[in-house]
Amino acid sequence: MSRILQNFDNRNFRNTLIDWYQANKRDLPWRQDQNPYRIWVSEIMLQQTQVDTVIPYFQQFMFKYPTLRDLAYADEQDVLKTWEGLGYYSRVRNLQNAVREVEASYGGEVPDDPKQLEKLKGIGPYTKGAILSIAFDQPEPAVDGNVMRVLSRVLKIEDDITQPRVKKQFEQYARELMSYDDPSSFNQGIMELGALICTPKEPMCMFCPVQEHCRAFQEGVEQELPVKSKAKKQKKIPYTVLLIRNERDEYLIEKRPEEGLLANLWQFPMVPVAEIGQDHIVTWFEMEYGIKIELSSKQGDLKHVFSHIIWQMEIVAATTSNKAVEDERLRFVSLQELETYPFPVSHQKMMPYIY
DNA sequence: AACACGGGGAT
DNA sequence: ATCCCAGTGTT
Repeated sequence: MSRILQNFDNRNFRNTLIDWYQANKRDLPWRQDQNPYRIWVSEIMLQQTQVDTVIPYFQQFMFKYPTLRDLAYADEQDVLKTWEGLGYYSRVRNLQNAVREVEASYGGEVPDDPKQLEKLKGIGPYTKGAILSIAFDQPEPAVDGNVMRVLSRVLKIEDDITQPRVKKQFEQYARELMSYDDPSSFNQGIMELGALICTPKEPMCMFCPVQEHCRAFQEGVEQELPVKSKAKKQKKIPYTVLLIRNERDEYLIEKRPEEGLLANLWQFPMVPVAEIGQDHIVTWFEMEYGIKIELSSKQGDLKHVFSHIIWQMEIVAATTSNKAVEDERLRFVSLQELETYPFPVSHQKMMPYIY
């Protein structure tokens, strides 16, 4: 047993937590049953994303792709359209890759074996534990940010939780604390506690079922935990976004590369002005895309913040006499057709500037 | 171990 | 406007 868990009333903590969870758990769409596919989809959506954001996406996704097989045979662009606005789009591309693998190698049944599960794209240590415990009642830890926050306070652990080795430590503690009677309620209970009571700021310790077990509360330092090093700040990148209209009132859109940021989503063409220079936009555009354009007027400025960069976008209206395009990446589309393509939120913000 | 990869919410 | 939230893949 870890030194840190000596003198810790593990059994009482675990039972109290599970009882609290049974009595207070939220009625969420993915808690209706133990269908492994539904649990899996919900856990992918919940990565880096809050419950309230996920709920409508989950409903829509299940409506369109009710079974693993439906998702396996779906068109990737349609799947991306369903994910549009949820962010971290590689999550859903990996998910579709993984369900196709399950279809091909496991007869369409989600494997209940840790080794097979973790080989699937998009399933890391957390999601593996979540699926195994929630869908299959297996005693595997599922350590997410909630769990690290709760345990850092309960056990008063002052290590920097952004460090990979510290996360491994938390997985070890979670494994030692684990309930073998009800792993699902144990894992979901810690996460639920982190979401509802043991919140990042102003935790509601007065309502906490495991208050008497919490070393941070006893010492009044719950607000100081967990310890996290600060993220470095984002680099700003200036772009000129071109809203290019032809004589048929169609707009030029471009498919982003199949790897990297916002992969395979569509956008209005963007010129990296820092590299190209304000005065060379038109010539650069013709060289890059083979289309002659004429700039008409500046429509406004928009900022879009990602976790690692900031796009500073100047919106410029332009016209062209082209009606067709050679370039595979490009398409002229009507306002109506525009709505059927998956766009990142950064470019959904352009819609009001379309005239 | 460090970095890429979205978007939403609170203050 | 600024800070907080936080899993997986790649290198």
